[in-house]
Amino acid sequence: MKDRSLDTAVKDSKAPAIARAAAILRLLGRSEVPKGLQPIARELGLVPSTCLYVLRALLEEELVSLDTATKRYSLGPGVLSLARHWLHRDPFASLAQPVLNDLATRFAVTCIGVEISGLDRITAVAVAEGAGNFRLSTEVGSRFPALLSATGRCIAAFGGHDMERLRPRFEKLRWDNPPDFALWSEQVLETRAQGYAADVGHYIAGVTVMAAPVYRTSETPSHALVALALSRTLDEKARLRLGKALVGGAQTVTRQLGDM
Amino acid sequence: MKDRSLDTAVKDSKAPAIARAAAILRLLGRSEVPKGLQPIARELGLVPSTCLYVLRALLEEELVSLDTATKRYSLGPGVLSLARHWLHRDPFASLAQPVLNDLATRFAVTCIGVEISGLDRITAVAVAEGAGNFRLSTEVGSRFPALLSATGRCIAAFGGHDMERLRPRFEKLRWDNPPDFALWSEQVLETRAQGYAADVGHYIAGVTVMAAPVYRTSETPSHALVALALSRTLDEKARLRLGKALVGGAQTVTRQLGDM
DNA sequence: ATCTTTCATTCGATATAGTGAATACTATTC
DNA sequence: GAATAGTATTCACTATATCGAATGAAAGAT
Repeated sequence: MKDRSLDTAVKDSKAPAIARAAAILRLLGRSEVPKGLQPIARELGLVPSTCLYVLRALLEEELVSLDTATKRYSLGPGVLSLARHWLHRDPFASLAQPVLNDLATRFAVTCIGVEISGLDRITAVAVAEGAGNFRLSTEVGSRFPALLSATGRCIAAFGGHDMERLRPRFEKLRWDNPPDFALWSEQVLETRAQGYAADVGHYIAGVTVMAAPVYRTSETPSHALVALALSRTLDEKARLRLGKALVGGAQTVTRQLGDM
Repeated sequence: MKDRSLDTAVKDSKAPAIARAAAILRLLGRSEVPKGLQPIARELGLVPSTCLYVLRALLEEELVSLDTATKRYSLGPGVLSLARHWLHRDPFASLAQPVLNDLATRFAVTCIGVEISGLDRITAVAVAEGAGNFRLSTEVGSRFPALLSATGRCIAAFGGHDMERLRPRFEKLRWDNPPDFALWSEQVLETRAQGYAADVGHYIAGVTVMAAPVYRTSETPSHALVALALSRTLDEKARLRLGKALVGGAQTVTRQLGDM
C-alpha cells in the first residue's frame, strides 16, 4: 500500500521534506495503532534514515508523539491545536453552525457545512445532527471527492466549469448507483434551475443528499450546506421544502460572510 | 515578533523544512486574517523564496489554502482532517468523554480531559460543560504550560520528578497569584497525599481548578481529568467531594485504558 | 545460551534544497 | 500616464539534506 501521491509530490518540489512529512502524518492518522520507523518507511517508500530525520523534526514540533519505550510513533496533540486555530479563524464554520442546527432539528436530518477547495475534495467543517432513532453521522474534518453526490452537482452547476472538462473527473467517481454522464449533466442543469441539488440514492443506496451553494466573495461557491437523510424519510414534497430551506440558509450565510 | 524557537529548531535539524513549515502553520493559525508571502517570511525571519517553496509544498498537501486573487495564505482544511483522525485514534478522548460529561452535570463545573506530553505543555483533548449561567469554557486543542495550576501539581506529584529540577521551569510560569516555591512544594506533597490537586485562585483569580491523574501504561501520568469552576461556587466541602469524584473518574479511565 | 532476524541509528559522499540577487509583476502615488 | 514602492517569482551557485551502506541494539528462534 505505497502512497503513489508521494512520488509525484516529492519530485520537482523544492521542499520534499514537507511532502514526506505530510504523508507520514496521513499514514499515522490512517493507522489504528502506533507504528515503528521501519513500517512507516516501507509503506511510504522512504529511506529509513530520512524517515527518521523527518519523524524527529515532527516530534520536535509535537505533531507526532513517540512512545519511548516501544519506539512507536503516532499523531501528536499539535494537530489538534492547529485545528482549533483553524476553526477559530474561519467565519463560515461559526456562521453556518446555527443555521445547520436549525435545519437539522426542523427536518430531522443530519446537516453539514462543507468547504469546497478546488475540484478535488470537500471537507466537512461543521455538523449538526437532528433527532431520530437512526441518524447518519459524520465528523468535522471528514473529506469527500468534490464532484460526488449533491455537492458535486452544486459545484458543477454553479462553479462556471465546462461540463466536458469535468467529464474525466466524473468518470473516476465511485457511487453505489452511478448515473451516466448524460443523466448527470441533466441533473446539473436541473440543479442550476432550482438553486439546490438533490441526490436520491445515487451516492449511497437508500440515502438522500441535498446541497445548496454558499459564496464567500467570488462567483464560484466556496462552501455548501448539505443535508443527509434516509430516502424513505423524505418524500418529494419534503425534499422540495428542505431544498428551499437549504437555499434560504445558504443565502443567509452568504450574506453574513459578505459583511466581514 | 520573530519566532525564536524557529532558529534553534532549524539549526542542527536534518529536516529544517519541517520546522519552517510548522512555524508557518502556527503563524497562520495565530493570525486573524490571511497573510501574504512577504509578511510571513519577515515575521519568521525566513528568506522569501524559501518561504514560497515551503508554502507551495503545504498548499500541495492542503494544509494551507491560497486565495489566488489576493495571494494571501491561510490554514487549509487538511489540518481538520488530521485532527479528526487524531481524535478517532486516541482511546483516551472517547473513554474520558462520558466521565467528563457526568462530572460536569453532577457538579455544574467545566471538565476537560488533557494529554500530558512531557514537562512542556498539556493539550485539552475532550471538553464537557455543565449547566449554569456563567461557565468557564475552553475548546479541544487548547494548550497550557504543563506545570501550571492543578494539573501542574499532579505532574509534579506523580511524575516521579525531583522537585529541585522542576524549579527552573516553575520559575517561568505566569500566574495571577503566583505561589512561592516553598508553598508550591507543600501543595505538591498534599496532592500526592490526597490523590488529586486543587488550585484555588492561584492560576486565575477567582477560579478553582482541580485535577486527578490518569495513567496509560507507565508509572508517570499520561493524561489528567480537570475540573474548573468559579471559586465562589465551590466551598471546601464541595471541593472535597469533587476531588474524590475526579479521582474515581480518573481511576475508571485508567482501568479502561489498560484493557486495550 | 547462541544464532538469526529485524529493528533503530550513525556516518560519509553527493545530489539537491536553500539562498540571495535579479526579474517580472501589480498596486499606489505623483 | 510615468514613476515609485511594493509584491511575487525565477534562477544559478553552494552549503547541506538525503541516501545507502555499515553499525549497534534488541527481539525471536533454535
